[in-house]
Amino acid sequence: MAVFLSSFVNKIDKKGRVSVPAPFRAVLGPDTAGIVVFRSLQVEALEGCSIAHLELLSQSLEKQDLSPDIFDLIETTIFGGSVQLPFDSEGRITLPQSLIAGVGIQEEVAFVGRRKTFQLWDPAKLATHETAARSKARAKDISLSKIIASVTQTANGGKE
Amino acid sequence: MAVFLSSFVNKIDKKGRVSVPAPFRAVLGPDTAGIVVFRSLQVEALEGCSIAHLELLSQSLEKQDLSPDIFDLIETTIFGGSVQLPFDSEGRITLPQSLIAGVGIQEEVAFVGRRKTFQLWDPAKLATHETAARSKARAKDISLSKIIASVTQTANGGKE
DNA sequence: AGTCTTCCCATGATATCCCATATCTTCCCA
DNA sequence: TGGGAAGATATGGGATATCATGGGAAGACT
Repeated sequence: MAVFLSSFVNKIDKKGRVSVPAPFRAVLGPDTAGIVVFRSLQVEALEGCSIAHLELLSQSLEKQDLSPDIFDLIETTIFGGSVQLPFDSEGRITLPQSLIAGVGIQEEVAFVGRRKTFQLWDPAKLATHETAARSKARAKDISLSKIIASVTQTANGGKE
Repeated sequence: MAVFLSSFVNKIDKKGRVSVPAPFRAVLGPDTAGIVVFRSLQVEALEGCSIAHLELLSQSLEKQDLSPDIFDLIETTIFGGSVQLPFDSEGRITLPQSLIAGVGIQEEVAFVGRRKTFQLWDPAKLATHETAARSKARAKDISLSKIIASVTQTANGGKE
């Protein structure tokens, strides 16, 4: 499957519409009606994914051995807090004021690919978050090549 | 299957009518006559679902190996306490005073999607419940990406 | 007869659809 | 190789449809 890659910054017009980056729409598939967006639990941003992916999550949640209160938590936060946003004929969505206000998004949105999902940030907040993440990675001496090496060595089996 | 997503707040008019959000009606299907509403066992809110789903619940209850008193409790609370509410031609329902008084609903109702069912809250009570859930999620370090990762690992058919 | 409920129509706000335009990339042909 | 053309993409604006909401009228039950 294609994954969400790279970052794009698009403007929000007066009507509150913003174009979903064409590469992301391509990942979703040509006959996708829209996306699902909800508030991230960890960071001050929104999470986005396909409806199909959320339904997959929905089905698999039942199989997971989650405690009732966690289950309730997820259902309230994710499913209750999520919004289904259909594309218009130009591939735009309209972000509800309630959602973007909570994460500081105003006239611009940064779409950040995260493989199976993507995030929607206020560009300024994203910048500070990125520099923080970068210095943190340096501090922890995270090396990509080392990770890849260890993966290909041990758990190879997986494709991708 | 389509699931109940997102949240909507609608007003109750003088006659006690409130519109069921159009997206929810769409999930129920175009030829659905109404919904079933009953008091939640866990939270101070009402549960709503399709009549078909209640029948499904009824069937799965019989298969479960529940103790007689629990079974009796559920039958009394859910089936005895539930109300079947038909739509008017505009997709509105009339909530019985007895039901909404018990959960603090007054002039506004928040419809909260929960996949197969949805909940009806007093907006103020919902806000309290949501912030509590969110901070709880952070405290327990629930990561959606982790959940999604485990989901795609176990349940993923292969495509997507 | 009176009150309550159900059906039907009206209305304002919002969202959706459709068309237009500018900028950028890609492709083609010289 | 370079210039031009064609397509794609992001963005903007006007027109239309949908939805939530309100109120009146007809019917039912007491």
